[in-house]
Amino acid sequence: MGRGKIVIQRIDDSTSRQVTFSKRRKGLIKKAKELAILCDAEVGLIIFSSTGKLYDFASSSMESVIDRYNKSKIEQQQLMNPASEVKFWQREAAVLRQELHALQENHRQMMGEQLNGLSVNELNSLENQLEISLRGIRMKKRNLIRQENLDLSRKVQRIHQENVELYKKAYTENTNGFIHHELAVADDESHTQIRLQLSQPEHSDYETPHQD
Amino acid sequence: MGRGKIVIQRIDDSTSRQVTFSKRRKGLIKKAKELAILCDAEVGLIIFSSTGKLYDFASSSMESVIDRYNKSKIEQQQLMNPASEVKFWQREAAVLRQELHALQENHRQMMGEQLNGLSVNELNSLENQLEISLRGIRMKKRNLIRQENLDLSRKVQRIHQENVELYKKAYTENTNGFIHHELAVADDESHTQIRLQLSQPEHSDYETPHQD
DNA sequence: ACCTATTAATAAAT
DNA sequence: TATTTATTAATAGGT
Repeated sequence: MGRGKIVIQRIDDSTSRQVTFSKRRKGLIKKAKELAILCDAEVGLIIFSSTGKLYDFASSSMESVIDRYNKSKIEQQQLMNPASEVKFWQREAAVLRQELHALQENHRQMMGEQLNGLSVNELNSLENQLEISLRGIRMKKRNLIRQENLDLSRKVQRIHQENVELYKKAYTENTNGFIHHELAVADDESHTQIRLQLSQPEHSDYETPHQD
Repeated sequence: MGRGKIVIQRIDDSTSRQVTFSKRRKGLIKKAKELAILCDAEVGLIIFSSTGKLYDFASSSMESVIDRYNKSKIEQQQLMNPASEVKFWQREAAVLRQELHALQENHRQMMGEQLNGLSVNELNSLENQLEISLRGIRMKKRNLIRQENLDLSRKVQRIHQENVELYKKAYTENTNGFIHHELAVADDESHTQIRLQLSQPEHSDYETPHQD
């Protein structure tokens, strides 16, 4: 389709090659567009000139096309060759395993496992680190328990105070001795329950107290 | 280029669309090949039919083309927009930071730091874990020291035995009393040095013994 | 899948 | 790089 027939081989003349590249690139991209529109296809086209310049076309977005391409290729591998699928996932697993391994080694040593490669000095430093950790954790725990006790003490005091108020109210405003007695008992019970919670904040049922 | 002119819009008739897709896809790939050869370009072409089937062409390999495309795009961003380059690396950093953070949190808790979010129960379990770890580490250390002591004891015994042999040799083959005395002293010295190594295998110099 | 009239692409010249 | 134009290549519609 030109003034003469040409053979498909690298054009030696650099100028001709550049000119042909421009024309054919434009034509190729046009046809890619047309195919996408006419036939409702998703098309991605990437062209690097011999000088390294990038030209591209994508009917949707190149990212979408490449993603779909990759997914499609993996599926193809799965269908075409179970062995290569296995290899693919083996490689994937090897990479993940390597990453995990590095992370787990230190962790395991802190967990007191996998100590075989370590010298006495290294074990000493690990021991020291864990002792420091323990001190920190115990201090934190003491503070937390102290704070909980404080909160509960305040709660006890508040409830006790409420009961005192209620008692007074019942005593001064109601001459019925029965009600008076009921209130006094209720006061005692809530008091007792809260005392129990001091040593075990959760699971504070009377029926099945569990050992520590 | 056909029996009639057509407008570039989706072909409604499904059969026609399929036929046109086949023809134009073949043509497009042919032209992509020709461009790559004639103009020494690197070309990648990905086509998904409306039914989801994949057709592709790459003058080198699709992986190479896509890699080059990605690199080229990043460079373009760098050259075109320094701000978007910053954003790219910010995103990269955010992902890496997130991964690191998750891994470090547990580690820090084991190191006795960053305990603020934890309940008394969680602190207890951390404490227990560290106590178990410590027991493992201490047992390992004891075993290691015991083994070292055993090895050194054997060494002491061997060297002592050697000296006894030498003493005998010197006594029976040489009537010179001076040499006899020298050997006895050497025996004592090596013995002493090895005993010191028992409690401190490294840094076993006499001049600067350091406290534990 | 093949045929072929017709259009579209493009090689070479400018 | 763009335009022109002769010629080839692609392909739409029919079989």
